[in-house]
Amino acid sequence: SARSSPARASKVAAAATVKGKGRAKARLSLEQEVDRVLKLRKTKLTDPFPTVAELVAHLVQFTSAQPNAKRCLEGCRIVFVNTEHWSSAPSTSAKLTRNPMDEGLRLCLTVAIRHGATLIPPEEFVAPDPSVSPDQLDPDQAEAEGWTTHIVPYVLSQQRLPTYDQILACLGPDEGGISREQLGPFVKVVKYKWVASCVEKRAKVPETMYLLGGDFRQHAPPLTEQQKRAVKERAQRMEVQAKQAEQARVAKTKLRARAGKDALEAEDSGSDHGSNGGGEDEVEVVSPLGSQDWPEGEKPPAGYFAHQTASPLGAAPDKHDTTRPGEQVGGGGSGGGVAVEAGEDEPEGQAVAAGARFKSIPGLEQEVQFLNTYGQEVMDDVLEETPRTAALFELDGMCILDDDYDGDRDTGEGTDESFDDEEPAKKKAKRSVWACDDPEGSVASRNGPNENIAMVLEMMADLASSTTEKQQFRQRSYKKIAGMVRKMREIPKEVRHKDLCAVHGIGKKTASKIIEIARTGTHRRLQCLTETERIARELSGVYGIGKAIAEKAAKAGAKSVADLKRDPHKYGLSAATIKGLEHYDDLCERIPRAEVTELYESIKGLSDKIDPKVQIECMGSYRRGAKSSGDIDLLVTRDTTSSTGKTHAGHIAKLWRAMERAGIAVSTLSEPDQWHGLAAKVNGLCRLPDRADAKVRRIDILGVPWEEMPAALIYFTGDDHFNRSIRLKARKHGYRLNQRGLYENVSRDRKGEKLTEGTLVLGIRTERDIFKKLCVPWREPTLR
DNA sequence: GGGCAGCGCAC
DNA sequence: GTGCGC
DNA sequence: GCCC
Repeated sequence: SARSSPARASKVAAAATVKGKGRAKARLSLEQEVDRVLKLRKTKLTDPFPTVAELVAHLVQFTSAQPNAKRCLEGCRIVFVNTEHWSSAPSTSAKLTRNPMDEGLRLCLTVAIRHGATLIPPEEFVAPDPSVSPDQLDPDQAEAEGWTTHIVPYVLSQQRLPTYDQILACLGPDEGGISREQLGPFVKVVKYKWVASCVEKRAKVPETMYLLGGDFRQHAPPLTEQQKRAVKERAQRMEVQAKQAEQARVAKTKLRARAGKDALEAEDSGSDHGSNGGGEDEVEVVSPLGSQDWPEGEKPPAGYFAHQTASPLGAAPDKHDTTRPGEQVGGGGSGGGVAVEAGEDEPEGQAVAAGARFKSIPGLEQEVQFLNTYGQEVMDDVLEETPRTAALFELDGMCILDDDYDGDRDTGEGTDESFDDEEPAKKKAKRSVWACDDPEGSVASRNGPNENIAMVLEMMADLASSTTEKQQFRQRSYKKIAGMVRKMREIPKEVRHKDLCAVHGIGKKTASKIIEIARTGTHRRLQCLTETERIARELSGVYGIGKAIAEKAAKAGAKSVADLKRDPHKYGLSAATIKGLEHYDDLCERIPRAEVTELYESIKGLSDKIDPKVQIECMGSYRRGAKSSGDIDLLVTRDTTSSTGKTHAGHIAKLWRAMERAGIAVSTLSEPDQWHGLAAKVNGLCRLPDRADAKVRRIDILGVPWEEMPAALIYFTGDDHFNRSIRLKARKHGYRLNQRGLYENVSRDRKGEKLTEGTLVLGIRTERDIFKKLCVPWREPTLR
């Protein structure tokens, strides 16, 4: 029925107009096909963008039983055009100067054609001829004639355009994709609108910022001595600016902590000019803080909301705002900032919306111009010797701020790591931005430019003081954004609200808060913690005490962990919690990797004595290579494919007893229903034996049936964010992933509640198999 | 306005 | 069923 | 909290 539907999705309709309506007849547009498939699956496809490769996999998977499955890519707009064609005089001179078209690109274009993608030759694009099939386009011939490939990515409505790197990655014949170098000047990624407006005007219109060229250096003249000098001067200038900005920031933070806003305003006017030559830039209004920022039934300190209008951010433009502190305390404070934001929104209009994100960073336009003139190499040199300041940007991402974690991790396109692999030369310079090889918090590795912002955000996340579901997700959201911020390039203090909001995952409210943190080094919310919050935070640090119990204990009069220790039974704490309380000090400490190794090996020794064929692995952050861990996760399994078929049943019971005898296991926090089961799990405390100073550590030992190992390895390696993300992807594609396995054909109702368990995907033997099945590029544990 | 992972153990 | 941890 |  979808096939006979007369109307194409609106976006494709435009393409059809361009190409000639005649061809639209029996075609299924990509959008339609996706819609139809998804309707069948009763699920939503909400990935940031389905890459060509991913879509093919996805659609083939879901449509294999349908007729016409091979044509599912019809309507995908891969436009093969020669931009020279649009210039007034036909140009033939450029032919020989172009790079040869990459084998890989040719291959994947061919593949795309085979799957029904539309490759549009220039003649047709300008003057559509319904009788010409797009299949007639010959990539080889196109290359010979010097055409440029413009890829108009297929993007579901309302979703963000993929980054250049993502597109390159998805075009690739395999996971790796084609490197930018290989593509040379041939490929440009454009928004459809750009192509459309070119056609409309019958000429090449100015390219938006979104259009990322390939290698434009070829056509740029070599640098003159004078230009070189300019480059150098520029670098120096940037350095000075960076220093000034840093000084100002430090001074401001100090002042803020010490004195009041009066002193700050004076300081502001004196220091801000250094960061932006124009000085015209509007100062962002820090968003008001609403009642949602406060725990239920509590009131912020007097003057808290008043603070927001007399923001420490200098000449806030909302002086006219008639915010009344009294009114806002109860009401959620919706005045000021947001409204102003909305007012100045995107005056440039839709066509350049993508570019607008860049323009709003001061100095960025000049950067682009600079880049176009001198090329990436010089630009890199400049960046190399210049500390990161405002308005630094890189070609690889569409945003000055990086992409969201989920998208990155799920699709693997344009990930930090894969990019590194392609361009090892840049590795050093970029490493500091996202080096988190110790995600658990060693100081050395958490030295990115935005570390402070991330930390403040995390503190605010911890403030989520209620146990309601809403708050849980609120907290998670903060944490997620903190993680993203940590990976971003430096966020300049003059960053615009808009630009932050443009990042997937950051919304209005957090954007405002980030701005405040970026500019003041902290956030007002943290300057005035309530007593309850302080207590809740301290109490929930105890093992077994979460939000709810902390609240309860606080209500019962507990003011500190020491209070709990004094009379644990008074607060109705569980047995495990009391044990956690006993060892509170030890359990707060992180475990150095060497100690994890030592414990792991001694336990392995015990295990080997019981059954040497039982495998025992150390999971969690240890497997990810962390220098320290919060706890120890040991996974126990046994290869049942051996001749005897013997399992590890009962092994954990024996092992745990042996550990107790050896003085390693100190205490059991929770024990399995069935000690004998294959999935038995012990939750306990342990320590290195025979050592007076050995600290007590958290340890989990869990059994995994051999056939569940692939999923278990993923699950227990984490990190949690990675897990969430890969599970979400599985779910959105009709799978279900948990620690036991990957299931397919899961049917869910409208609310996502699963109706059937689904069936275990067969043929999964390793972690890699699961990654592969879900189209997630492989990552070593240390990179997860 | 719905969704945000899904499970096992203690209570 | 809720709270907590993984 | 954010996204759709």
